[in-house]
Amino acid sequence: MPYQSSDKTRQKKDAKRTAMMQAAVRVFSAKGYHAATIRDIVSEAGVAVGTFYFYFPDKETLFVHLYEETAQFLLQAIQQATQSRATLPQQMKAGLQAYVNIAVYEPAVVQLLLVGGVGAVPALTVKRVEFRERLTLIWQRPLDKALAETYILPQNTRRTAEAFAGAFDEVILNLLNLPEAEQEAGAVIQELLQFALRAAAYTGGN
Amino acid sequence: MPYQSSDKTRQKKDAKRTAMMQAAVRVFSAKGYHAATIRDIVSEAGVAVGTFYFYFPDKETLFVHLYEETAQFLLQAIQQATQSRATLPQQMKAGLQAYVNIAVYEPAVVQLLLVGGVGAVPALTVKRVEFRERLTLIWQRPLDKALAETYILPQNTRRTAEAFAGAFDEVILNLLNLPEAEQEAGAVIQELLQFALRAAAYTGGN
Amino acid sequence: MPYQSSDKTRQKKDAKRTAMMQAAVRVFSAKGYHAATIRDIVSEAGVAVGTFYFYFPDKETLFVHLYEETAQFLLQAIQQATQSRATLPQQMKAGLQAYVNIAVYEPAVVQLLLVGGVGAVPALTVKRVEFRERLTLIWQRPLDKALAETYILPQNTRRTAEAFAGAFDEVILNLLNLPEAEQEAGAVIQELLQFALRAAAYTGGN
Amino acid sequence: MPYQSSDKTRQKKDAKRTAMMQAAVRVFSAKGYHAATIRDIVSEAGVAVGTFYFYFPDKETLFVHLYEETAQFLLQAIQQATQSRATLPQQMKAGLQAYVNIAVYEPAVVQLLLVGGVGAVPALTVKRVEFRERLTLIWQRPLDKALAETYILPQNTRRTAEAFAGAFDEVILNLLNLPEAEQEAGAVIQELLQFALRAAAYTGGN
DNA sequence: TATGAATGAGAATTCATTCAT
DNA sequence: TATGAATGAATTCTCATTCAT
Repeated sequence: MPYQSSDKTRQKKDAKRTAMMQAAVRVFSAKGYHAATIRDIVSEAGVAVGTFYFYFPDKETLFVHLYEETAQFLLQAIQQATQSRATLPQQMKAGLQAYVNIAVYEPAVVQLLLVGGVGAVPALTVKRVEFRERLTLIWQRPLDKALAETYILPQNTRRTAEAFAGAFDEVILNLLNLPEAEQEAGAVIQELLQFALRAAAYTGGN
Repeated sequence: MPYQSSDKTRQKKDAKRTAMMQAAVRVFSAKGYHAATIRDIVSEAGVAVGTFYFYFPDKETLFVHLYEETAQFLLQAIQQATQSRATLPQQMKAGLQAYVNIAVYEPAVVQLLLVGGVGAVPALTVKRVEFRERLTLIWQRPLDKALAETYILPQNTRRTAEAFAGAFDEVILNLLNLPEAEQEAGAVIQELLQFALRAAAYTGGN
Repeated sequence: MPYQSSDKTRQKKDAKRTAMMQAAVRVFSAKGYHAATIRDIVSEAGVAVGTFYFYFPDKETLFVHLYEETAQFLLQAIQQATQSRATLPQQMKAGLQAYVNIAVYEPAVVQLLLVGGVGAVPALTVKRVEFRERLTLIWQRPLDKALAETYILPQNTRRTAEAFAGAFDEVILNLLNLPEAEQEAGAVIQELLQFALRAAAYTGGN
Repeated sequence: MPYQSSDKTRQKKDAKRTAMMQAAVRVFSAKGYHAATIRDIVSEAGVAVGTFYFYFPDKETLFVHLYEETAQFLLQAIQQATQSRATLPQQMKAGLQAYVNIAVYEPAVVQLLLVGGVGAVPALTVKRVEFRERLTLIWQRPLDKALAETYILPQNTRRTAEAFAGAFDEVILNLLNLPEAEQEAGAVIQELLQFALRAAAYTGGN
């Protein structure tokens, strides 16, 4: 009779795998790719070194995988927020809220994406470009829609979206460096929203 | 006859020192601090390992020094550009031109500052924060002046400046990834200028 | 089945640790601290470089530890020998026997203490002084007792003990350089004993 | 016309050579062979690295040469002192005075011989043995003479001399570690003399 | 599955020695 | 002769990865 992992076994396995991945996100985002050691990760996860290699092929693969997954998570959250609204102000606000929320409550996610893997590993470069591209597109779509509806003045929306992506990241990273990030969050969202609407030359219609 | 530590010798030494530093900038900006090895640097410079340690105390010291020097160079260039003009549009345009110019003709400078040393070494973290702070201040000063003269609407200029810093960096890094960056430069400057003026709610006065 | 960190495993690890320490003692005592490389030690022990650093933090720490441990071992052996006897001749004889015994059957111990770590590492200098001090005290105590009981003539027992320490070491090191050290051992003990008793002006009482 | 170094030139050369050797003795005796670098030596001597290799073939050769020369100097001084006297007490006293004198006024000499080159370089081992041997013989000769004249009791004078060599070295090294070595010197000589005469069972004749 | 001991390639750094001037 | 810039072999130590249990 072939070995068949029962549900319970699989659950346990998944739980351990998940624990290690979460530990890895914490460690990678805290120390960056190179400074983070496998030992750091496994001791954070409470397992042995060997266990790491049972679940993951190697450090680099895990990191890239983590990066992709984390990017996916963040992008989806922001996109869903923007797509659930109709007007540009609402879309931008919802998107910013989602982004800031994640930044404040899951800072490791943002750290990993924006800081942890910058000069890290060659294989990541392309993923990074991809991430920036998708993030830009998320901000561009509402702009394109608003432009089509003449709610904003004619402009290179692609460029505006790039600028948004950079601007939001910078402000949010600065926010994370404050001790009372949570309290500031609301104000930051407001200010970024106004910034974005002004920058997009939002006219509110006609 | 004793060795002549004359001007010629001194000049040669300085030249070699400079050449090695430039090689180091190239390697650091291309690979990031950790991935760049001393061997990479010396082979880029065409010298032996020992020569590196004849000129510099160690990898970290050199990197931090390079980072500071490079930051100083970039910041000064932008600041001088903005300060040499009187009105907000002129200031922003001059600053952006200076920035984009350096990015296009000395890409390693920008790469080093924005990419090369991100999750690198503890001693650098503080330098990085300092650099971001100073860069933000450069963009903030024109805004404060314009605000005082009521050329822009009331706003948190600090936040606007942060957003500018992030926005410009992102767009410029994207520009550098293009094959024909040089040709695009003019358009990018124009678009960033318009973006900035809109975002600052520049009214042109009264 | 999970890895059993059982007694057997633990014992094996301890055994290997001990084996490596013995290898290190051999290498250190043969070459001295500086000339002994980690590679020497691990190849003597038959393991890989990494294994060394799995068991010990670094070369210097191990060496100092080894020195202390070895000193402790030798000093204790000599001291126990002297303390188990009552009269000066018996005490000196027992101490010398213990010392010569160790020198002949564990020459590395003596080599390490007397030769291996002489101009070695700053941290050791103090340990060395400490070792000489304790060794001197071991020889001084019987002298003080004998002096109190007027079995020896009045003298600076501290100085006499220092001279003993130096004299015994010199003769024993010379003994170790002989091919047939073992056979000579008995005669050396006798001669050193006579030497010591004469030098201490031992009168045998009254 | 062949190059002929004039007397003045040769003197200068010799002066520089001597300066470097003295510097080397200081550095070697202070740091030990391995820790002493060529750079240490030349900067102590006030010349450039290259100059070192003009006068000496390499570090090891210089060290061995220095060791021999220093040994020769010390041995000769002691031997002349002992040979200039007739009776054992006078010989021992003169020898000890010479030894302690050098130790106190040229501590580097003694440090180099007794400490600086212990686990140093293989080529030295034989020189070291030779030095100990010659030192022992210096102490042995007076003993043999005294024995022949029945001023001391029958004994293995070779062994006694070895013990003297070790005893004197130990006490003198301890003396050098004191801050006020100079003041103590007289007492140390006295005590060592008494020690030696007792140990040799000196009867003063018939 | 899980463990952690063991491995060894590779990195930073030192320093004796060489050599063009 | 004298200089000091340049060299590169050698050393210590780290850490991703493997493997016997």
